[in-house]
Amino acid sequence: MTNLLDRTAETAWIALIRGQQRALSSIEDELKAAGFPPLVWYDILLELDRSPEGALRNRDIEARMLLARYSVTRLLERMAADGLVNRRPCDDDARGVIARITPKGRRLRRSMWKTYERAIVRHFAAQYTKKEAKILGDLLARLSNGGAAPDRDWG
Amino acid sequence: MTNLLDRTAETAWIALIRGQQRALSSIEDELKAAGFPPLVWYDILLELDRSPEGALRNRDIEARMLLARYSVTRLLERMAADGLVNRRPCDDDARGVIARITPKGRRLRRSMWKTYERAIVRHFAAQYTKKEAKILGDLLARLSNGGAAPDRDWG
DNA sequence: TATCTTTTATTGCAATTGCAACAAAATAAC
DNA sequence: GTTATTTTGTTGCAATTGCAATAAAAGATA
Repeated sequence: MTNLLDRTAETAWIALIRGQQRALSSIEDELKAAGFPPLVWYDILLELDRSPEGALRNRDIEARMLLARYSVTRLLERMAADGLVNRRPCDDDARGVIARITPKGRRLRRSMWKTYERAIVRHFAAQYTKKEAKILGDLLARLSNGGAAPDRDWG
Repeated sequence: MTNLLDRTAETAWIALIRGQQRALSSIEDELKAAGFPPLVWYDILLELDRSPEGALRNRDIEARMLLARYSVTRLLERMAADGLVNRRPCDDDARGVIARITPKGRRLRRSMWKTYERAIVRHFAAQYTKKEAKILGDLLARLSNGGAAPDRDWG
């Protein structure tokens, strides 16, 4: 059997799972302790904040954040109830729903970032030099690009 | 304000979150598609399988896997209902509960590993050379050791 | 010893998530 | 143009998770 997992890679995989879980849950704890909503709300607000008009279709949020469809529906539902986003039907596609960030939503995002940033430093960035962070980021970026298949030489 | 997050580290953080999420959810999907229970069951079975007598106290599972206490209670409850573990009171501490893996549990773990291993290769290991995997693993291991505080020189 | 605190585990209830079914509109196929 | 397929979004219901309260035993303190 080819393509077996070698020990080095297995160790790296475990380090990835454990390390990420530890860092992320510490960070989420800090946000919660500061009275903020969960990180996924921040991520959605960020995507919206960065987009032209501060608006995106549900399906785009779904695609960018790898969320289940119903999660997007319900997350935006709750965020709308909190006045962080508005939702309106899409002009050129009657199936579509467009979520737009509100001023309150933008304020919350900025406010969360202060805590989030400190927490990232504390639980992640402080472990690395700039050079190391560059290496780490480059290696990890491969997991998001292409996904399942490794880069292949189709020559 | 000192200790601000620089761009390199921020990029690395995002790569960590995205990359891990992508790889892990692909892997979980493969396990589910093969009809297996979620990965956390595997992790518990592995911890038990490796332990002497194939048994651990709830609190040890909790500590090793960074799970909430009630999660451990309920996970083991369901796993026991499936005949994968037994539970019995702890001899020298009447508060304690000891979970022990059953033969069926050991078989399931081995069986899951076949799928899990292939999936790790596909969605993670295939992206890296052995050298790269070593570097990546070493860098990520820092997140699990020590946790919040960076290694400091108290001289 | 009696009392206070910490550790360990469980449980009721509310919130969230996941599954599967559904519906409406857009797109493709014929 | 009509029919089939795909895309997009929602929803009821079941399963899971999280919070907060509870309880019992162990350990610490006086």
